[in-house]
Amino acid sequence: MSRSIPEATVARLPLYLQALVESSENAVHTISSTALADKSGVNAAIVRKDLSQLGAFGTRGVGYRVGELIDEISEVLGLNRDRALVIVGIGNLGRALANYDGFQRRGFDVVGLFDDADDKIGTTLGDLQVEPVDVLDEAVTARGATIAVVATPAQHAQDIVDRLVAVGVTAILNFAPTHLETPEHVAVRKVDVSTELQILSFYEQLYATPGPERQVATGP
Amino acid sequence: MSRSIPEATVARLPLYLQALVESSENAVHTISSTALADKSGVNAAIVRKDLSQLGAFGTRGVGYRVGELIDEISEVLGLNRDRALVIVGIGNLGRALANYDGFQRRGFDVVGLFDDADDKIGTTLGDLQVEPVDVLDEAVTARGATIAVVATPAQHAQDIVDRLVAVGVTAILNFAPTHLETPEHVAVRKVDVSTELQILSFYEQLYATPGPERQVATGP
DNA sequence: CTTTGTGAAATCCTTCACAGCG
DNA sequence: CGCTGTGAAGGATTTCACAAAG
Repeated sequence: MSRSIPEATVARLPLYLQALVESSENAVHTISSTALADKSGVNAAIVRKDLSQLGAFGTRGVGYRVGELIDEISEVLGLNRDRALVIVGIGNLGRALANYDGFQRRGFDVVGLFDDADDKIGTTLGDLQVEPVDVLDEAVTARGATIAVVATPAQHAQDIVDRLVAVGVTAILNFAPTHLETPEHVAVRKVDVSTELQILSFYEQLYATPGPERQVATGP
Repeated sequence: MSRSIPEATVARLPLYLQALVESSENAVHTISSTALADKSGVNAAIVRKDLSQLGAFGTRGVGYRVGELIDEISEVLGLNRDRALVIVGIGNLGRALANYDGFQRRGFDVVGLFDDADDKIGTTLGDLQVEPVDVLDEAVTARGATIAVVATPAQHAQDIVDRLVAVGVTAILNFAPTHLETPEHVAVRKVDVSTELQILSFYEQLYATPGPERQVATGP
């Protein structure tokens, strides 16, 4: 029985899914933990432990059936149900996200785009018109959205989130460079390009600085 | 002495920096670990442990000096040096990133935009023209870029990365939904909206499903 | 003979709790 | 008296290594 899957495992399931879908497209029908590990960039033992967590059993001496695993992981992640999603903040990033076809393709239904700038309201992106944030609350309720993508400036993000949570949103993808306060029953994931670059900056200098020369390592 | 800062700590330093810069803008000159923790969404003990790692000392009974900490963290992350960066793949996302002013503002100098589609080559974004990927290698070398943002389709990403690594790039921000194979001395961070949404999907259903009712929790 | 599933060991990270300094 | 810095305890996660299954 699958009881409470560890966070680290949940975070890796989408990676496996990516690798598995790719394998499936290449007509690969069976895959070993080692092969899946290589494709996902993790250790083989972890793959096995993760998959055993969700009760999906492989065949010893053979490996896992690709199609079966895809179904199993999709089920666990809840990707079978369709999800309604709104995007708040249609700046550079929000616009790119609104045009991103990956949402629809994976069962996430974009049902609303919101901004408060007059020059954006009414413009069309994909097959949706940008609406004023004033109507956010009613729209989310009416259209049954439970997931929200927040791509507003940092100052407005917390206000927006408070409103979203009040009308029933329980999952938030936060692109605003600020920490969001939410009740326990709301899941938040943060995506921040600046943060990522700063982390990279650390490791870049770590690998680059030992030595005065800045030459390219012409390794094998 | 600062010897090998833990990965988890490095990943949090940018969060602290965000919170500290905000405090600084609000004319707050001193901050306690508890206050910084609240603003960053982490535990106070962790803040203290993290900061002690990098040798920055606070004052007992008082807290940390905001300006001093900003300098210290910036130094550790290597944000003082200017970094040259290229963006490869000017689709929806690449375009948004090219227009993103946060790079320049934080000392990351965008010195090249590359794509292989004829209708994109030559178009201007910000103050740069999109160049063909053919010239990627020479351009990266000539302009001394050590960081690359990869926003190409998944199929092309590994090829591009191999070329980037060959000409001296040591840090890669990967927006392509695929695992990248790189030598040890190259740092990679992956940003994937689909992955994040799938993780959210798991927790959303976890919080939402226990019970047939789908009512809004009208909390305090 | 290959590959899974999994206890046990090892490592990493977080939290607790408090001594000690300002 | 408030708040930092940090040992020690507690969890979580990863890795090892191997028995058991096909």
